[in-house]
Amino acid sequence: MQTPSDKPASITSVLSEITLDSEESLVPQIYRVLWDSIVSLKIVPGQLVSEKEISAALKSSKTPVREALIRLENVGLVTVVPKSGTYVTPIRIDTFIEGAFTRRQLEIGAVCRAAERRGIEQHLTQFETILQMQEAALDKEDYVQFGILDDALHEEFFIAAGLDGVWHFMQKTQADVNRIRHLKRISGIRRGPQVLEQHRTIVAAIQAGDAPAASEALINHIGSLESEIEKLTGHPELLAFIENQNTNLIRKRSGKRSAWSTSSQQVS
Amino acid sequence: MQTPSDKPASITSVLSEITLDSEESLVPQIYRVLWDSIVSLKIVPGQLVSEKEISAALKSSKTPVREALIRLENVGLVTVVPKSGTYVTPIRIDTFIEGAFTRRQLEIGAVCRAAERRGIEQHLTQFETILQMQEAALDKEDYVQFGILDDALHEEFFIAAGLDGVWHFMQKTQADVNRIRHLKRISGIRRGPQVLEQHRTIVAAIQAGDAPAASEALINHIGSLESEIEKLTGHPELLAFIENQNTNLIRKRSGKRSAWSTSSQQVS
DNA sequence: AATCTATATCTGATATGTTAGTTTTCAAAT
DNA sequence: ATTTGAAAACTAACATATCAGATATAGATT
Repeated sequence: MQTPSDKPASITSVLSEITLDSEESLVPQIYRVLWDSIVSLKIVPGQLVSEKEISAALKSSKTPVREALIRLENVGLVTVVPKSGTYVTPIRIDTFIEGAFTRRQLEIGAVCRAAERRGIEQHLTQFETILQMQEAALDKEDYVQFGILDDALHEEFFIAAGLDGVWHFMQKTQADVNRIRHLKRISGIRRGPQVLEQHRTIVAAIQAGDAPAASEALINHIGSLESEIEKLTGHPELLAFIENQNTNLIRKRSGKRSAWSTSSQQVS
Repeated sequence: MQTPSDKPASITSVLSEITLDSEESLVPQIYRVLWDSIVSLKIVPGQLVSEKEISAALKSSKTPVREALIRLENVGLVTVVPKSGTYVTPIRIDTFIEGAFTRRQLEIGAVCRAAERRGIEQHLTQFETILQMQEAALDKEDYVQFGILDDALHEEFFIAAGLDGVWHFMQKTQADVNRIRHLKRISGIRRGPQVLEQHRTIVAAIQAGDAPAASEALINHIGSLESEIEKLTGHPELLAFIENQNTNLIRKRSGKRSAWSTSSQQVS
């Protein structure tokens, strides 16, 4: 197995090839670069991501870097410890479970709603298009493209349900789901043909307007939370990797909690 | 009916009484102040919230204000238009629906999971405590306290299910749900006794370990999305208020989309 | 050698200054 | 009176400087 971080690369080296486009706003660019680096585990859990180092590597000032880090904190990819440092959030099974739960619940609702909705012919043809492209990607063994199309299809479920925004918000809960998915992929854990078949079943149920069938097909596709955990424990090298990352590099955390509760005092 | 914004108050006047604690970090304090002001509609949809004005009113610098605004943008309460201004996001029925959908789907899953879980005696007593406090609040006609306890109970459902993080993330999708809830409250739309009774039904189902009953009771409590819309249209003054806010104060939006897609290019 | 302590050096947090895109304004031209 | 257009007056975006807390480290003390 290829372990992705035999050598935890420095931020500077990871970002050395990157140049920012001064035409576009800097914050989104920096956000994307760091998002990719973290999700693809080029920057590993626990690793320090310092404003100064990043801004130096990207030849920008600290301000846009800082704002990008705030956004990454919002999606759970980094953890800011005041006056100490900003660290890549460790992969936690708890968070993974919560992400998988969120996705399952929301997507069940979405496919049901899509199935019950009328006038979605346009989306049905879109489903078909994506499925065909996915089949082609599978033939070419292009697993990256296959993954992109997977996301596209699932997003289309939400669009067909008229709930586009839910999908986008859901992505913010998928930090650990995405990182573990990446771990699986580089570990050679793939099941493309089954996925494609399951996609077809879901689409067929939506097309038939059969919400219960769509729901069942989706649950079968996503899998139960328990099976997700089994899938992990069935590949101990993944768990070992996660454990290893999470034990080593974490510094002390100050006792105070950041207290980022959304509601605070109730409105009057 | 008391309309909350016969006179759209200036940011400066809304914040005039507020003083920040220099001991605590400024960003969370500013975030909370603005969150409250927006959700309670002291600052109305479409209104400009300028960094400079806020920082002047709160006697801080622009930087922490800006960072608080970034976080408010993340939860959909403000919209940043590059180089133009930051505006309170209009209340949109679409967003309200998506928030209600999200809450329904996630909370169904939570109560089911709580019902199927063993060893939740501690949470059951916590349920009871909250229910009794809620009854007391109802007796005293303290509807604000009643609302706080409502939130506390629902959060406890997620805690009992072992999914605390899901609840916190869900809150970020509830911007318009919260604002419309506030509209209802100040409009005198309350149904405390029914709510309390429905809460009791849900708790009983969880206690009995009856997941389907818990799910059904919750759906009955939260209501279908359709009924939510009916509830609004049944009170045309609310819709009128929303419409009024959303039509007047919006400035032109530049054609370019901010492109805040989370995923960007797929990881390699 | 082990432990404590002062200090140097990290870090993020905040303040302030500068730049550049947008919108309004107001006067000139029709 | 209406349209047009240039400049003025906004805004957020970005850069830089300073501050203060957290951590590590070297040196003194035991």
